[in-house]
Amino acid sequence: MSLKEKNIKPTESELEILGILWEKKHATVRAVHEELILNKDAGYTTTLKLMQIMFEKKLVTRDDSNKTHIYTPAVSKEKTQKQFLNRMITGLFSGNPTELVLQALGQHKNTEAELERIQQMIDKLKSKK
Amino acid sequence: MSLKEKNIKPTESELEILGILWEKKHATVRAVHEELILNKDAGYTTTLKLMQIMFEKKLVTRDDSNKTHIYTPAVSKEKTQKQFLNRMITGLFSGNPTELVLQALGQHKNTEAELERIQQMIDKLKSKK
DNA sequence: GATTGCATACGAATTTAATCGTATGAGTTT
DNA sequence: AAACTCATACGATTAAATTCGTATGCAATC
Repeated sequence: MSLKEKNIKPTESELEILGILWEKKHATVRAVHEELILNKDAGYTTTLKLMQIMFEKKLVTRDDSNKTHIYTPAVSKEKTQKQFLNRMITGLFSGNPTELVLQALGQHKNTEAELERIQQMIDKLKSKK
Repeated sequence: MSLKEKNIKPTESELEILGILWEKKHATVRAVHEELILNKDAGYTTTLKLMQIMFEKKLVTRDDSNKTHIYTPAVSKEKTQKQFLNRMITGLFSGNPTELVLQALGQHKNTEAELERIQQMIDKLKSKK
């Protein structure tokens, strides 16, 4: 792995679109747009333009062999989550991931099952010591 | 509390400045600037302008009774952390805080002591059920 | 084959963030 | 009191993100 990956940072709007693409695996501009306008106002060409820019930035790929292009995410949800988490830990939690975890745990109601999953993760981490 | 607080979202640059102010409690533009340029390039008037804008946005207050103004954060670190956490959970983790916690736990090395703190938090949450 | 509908491409306008130069003034030093 | 130093104010520029109008083309329908 000789070349450093450029650190692509999706904007807020791009994230919304990526979210839809992650969920659907792939989709047309029209499909993404229909989904988008459930939550906000936007013109169709705005969505189109955004997705074209995302293509240029290589945030998505597309199949343009047909008139109606099909877009597919080119960055994984997990990788993007990590990227933003790290940014947040660095910028807002003094570089300390534990602080972020405690804050997140403290302010949300988790179900018993969720707590159990977290517990298991802790156990796993502890056993590695 | 009849008026809804406007949801102020500090930009990346503003966050850097807030970080310094949170640490120092209050500071002059000069002091903030000196700290800032340890990590990045910036002209003094750029920092000044940013802090003036932050004042207009009410992200900070200032004492301008002397020639050299003293700036103080007007938003708390905790509240800001929460705000960004929630934004991230909503936008990137399908609204599920547990996913965020698991991701954060999974990708960082925590010390034993840190794991213990998290464990205690879990226990506390569990006991509430 | 003309009309209509839907898709992409493209350029331009708008908005917001960030950067910085220059003007100005107050207090110190010489 | 002239020169220096350091501070704020402010306007202009640049850059990036967002928005959208209009042009163009293809393909199905009339």
